[in-house]
Amino acid sequence: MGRPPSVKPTSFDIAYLAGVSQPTVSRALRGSKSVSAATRANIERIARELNYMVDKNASSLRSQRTHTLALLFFEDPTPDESMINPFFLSMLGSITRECALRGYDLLISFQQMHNDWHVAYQDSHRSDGIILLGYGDYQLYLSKLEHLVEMGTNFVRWGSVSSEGIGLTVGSDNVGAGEQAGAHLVEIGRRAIAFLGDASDHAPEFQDRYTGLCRALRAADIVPDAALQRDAISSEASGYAAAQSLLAGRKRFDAIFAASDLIAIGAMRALSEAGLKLPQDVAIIGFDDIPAAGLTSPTLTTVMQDMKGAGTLLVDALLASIDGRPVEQRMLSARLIRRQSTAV
Amino acid sequence: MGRPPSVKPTSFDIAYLAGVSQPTVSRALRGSKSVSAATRANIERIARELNYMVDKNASSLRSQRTHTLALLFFEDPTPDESMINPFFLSMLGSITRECALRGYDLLISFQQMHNDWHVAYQDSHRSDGIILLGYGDYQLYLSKLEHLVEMGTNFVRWGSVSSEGIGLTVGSDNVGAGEQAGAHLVEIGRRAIAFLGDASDHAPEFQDRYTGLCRALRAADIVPDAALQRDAISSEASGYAAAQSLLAGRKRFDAIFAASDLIAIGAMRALSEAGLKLPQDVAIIGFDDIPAAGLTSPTLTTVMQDMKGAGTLLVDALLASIDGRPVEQRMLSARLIRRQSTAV
DNA sequence: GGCCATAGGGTATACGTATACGCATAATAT
DNA sequence: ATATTATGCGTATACGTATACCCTATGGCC
Repeated sequence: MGRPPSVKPTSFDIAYLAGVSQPTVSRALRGSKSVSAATRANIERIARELNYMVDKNASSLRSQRTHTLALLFFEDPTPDESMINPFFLSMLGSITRECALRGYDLLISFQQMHNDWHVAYQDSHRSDGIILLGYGDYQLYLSKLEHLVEMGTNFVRWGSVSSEGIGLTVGSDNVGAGEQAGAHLVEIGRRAIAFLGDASDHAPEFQDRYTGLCRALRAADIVPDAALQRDAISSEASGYAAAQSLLAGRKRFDAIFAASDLIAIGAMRALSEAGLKLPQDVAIIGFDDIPAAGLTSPTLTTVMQDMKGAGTLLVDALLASIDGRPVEQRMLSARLIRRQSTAV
Repeated sequence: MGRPPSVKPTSFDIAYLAGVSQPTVSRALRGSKSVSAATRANIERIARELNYMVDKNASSLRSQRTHTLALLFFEDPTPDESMINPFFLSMLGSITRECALRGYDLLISFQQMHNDWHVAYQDSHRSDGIILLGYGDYQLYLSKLEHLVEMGTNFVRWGSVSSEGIGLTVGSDNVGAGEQAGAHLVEIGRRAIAFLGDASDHAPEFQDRYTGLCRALRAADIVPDAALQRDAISSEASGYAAAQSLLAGRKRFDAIFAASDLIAIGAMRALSEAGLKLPQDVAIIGFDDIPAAGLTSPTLTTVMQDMKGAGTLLVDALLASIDGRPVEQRMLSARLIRRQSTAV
């Protein structure tokens, strides 16, 4: 306690000016109640005057808390590296905002499925927890998750809430959303409704959407027809191919429920090329409400997920888990956006 | 030097096992040449076996280098918070990838123009430098940049390279790109070419694009007509309004060069609503090549910027600046993508 | 007036790494 | 053979904060 103010102010400088010890400065700024109001006010004033900011590294080193979260996008290795699922990108905004609100920094990283991301962040003390956003082969994904659990890493993931509960999951009510979509198609008089999107347990979210669709069909006394389902991953090319396969089949259909907007957009292209009129011949519903959905022609009816809520909930759940507070899985409701592709 | 391996391995644990001192471990792992090949190999083997990872906080604290960059998106305060310029989002991928390649972490943050981001990252030792992506009022922006320069913060920004050189800038060859666009429109026989986008120094990039357009016009012996220019910021709504204003004017036009795809998309909507045929009545070119540009009808001719190169160059320049290496401003070439909106 | 509780804050130290410095030994120069 | 230099590594310490622990003064209580 005897050092004049230097270039980059430290808690010692403040302590010197305030006539107290360094720990008192730390306590005052961290809000400890064992420092008098007067002292605290004085310290805060000096800190402001000096433009003092707590050194994050020193603080993290000492307290073993980084106040930083890591956001990991992961995806199957893809030739076109720059193509990021637009849906996840729009979640980025709400996540960063929520982190900022809570005083957390956000590290970001894109990962290929095969990388060993599960070790890097926790072990090098870069973040307190991990948010996982992604898609791709779910089975491959699972093994990584198990590894995270083993290591005691805190993490949340976006996904199918109803699938077996490994780790903490936040996601949309995919079953309910699928049901809404199906009900809407039934309501406009469609009965031969196809589904584009993987219906297996490799893609639990898509599976849930299909389950919801089938539920709506049965509610209208329609028997779901497996011949009207085609696997597709979330890409335009895949949707295009799936729709072509559907057209090549002998079963007729008058509506499509696509498991994502990208799939729907690809499908629309295939249908148009085949000379079909949308939505007269085939009505179509997508999922995600990406910005492009309002720009296609016809504009695309789709399911909007609550992305703002998603960011909040993900961060919320992760922080709770970090702090050892109890957390439950939570589901977000989704809303049907009616546009021209189902306007008959 | 006498501590058995513990739960979370530190450099001391490795030192103990290798029979050397802790500093030698640090030197070996950081690649110092003052450690013998045999010792280094041994240390590396042990580190791998223990799953050792350097503690980032301790390392940063000691060396005063974080090996982390901060990416700041900033924008004018906007009612719709979730709307992020798609162009910047697609740059995100290449920036993160480049950072990963160089062994740097990336912190991300969205900022409103009025916030004091210029103090937070550097002073709290969270990052070694800042990448600035954004748009909005350029004058307001400038004052913040000056502050960064004053504080000696390392930063790069994406923007107009030709504007007065405050800080380090990386950007597209906007003038050249504007010239390409103009030349293409002239080539398809258009002579009354309108420009939508701010032509003032509030938006230097847009200004450069306009400059390029005018240059192409003059090369074809066409006198640029100020009455065919309308201010617009990069949003669909603004493009819509600008096109309406253009339609309301008495000057006829047979082509539009929009300073961004969002503006172009808004303009297309206005033109369609006015009963004009695209591209027969009015050809239109956008800028950015956002994903939606391929989905509009007609699909939108636009200028594709080299986003992959942009990420590389931004990170490259920033790291050079951090390391005190010399850096020059650099410009990236852009490429015209011909689609239906100029196919006559 | 003695006893204890409490508020307020000081002392000492740990977090895990990187680096300035010094000191041997070995390799070369003269 | 001695002076010189390089090689390889240990010793000591600093980076800036947070926290366990201890100490003093005050007040309340009987």
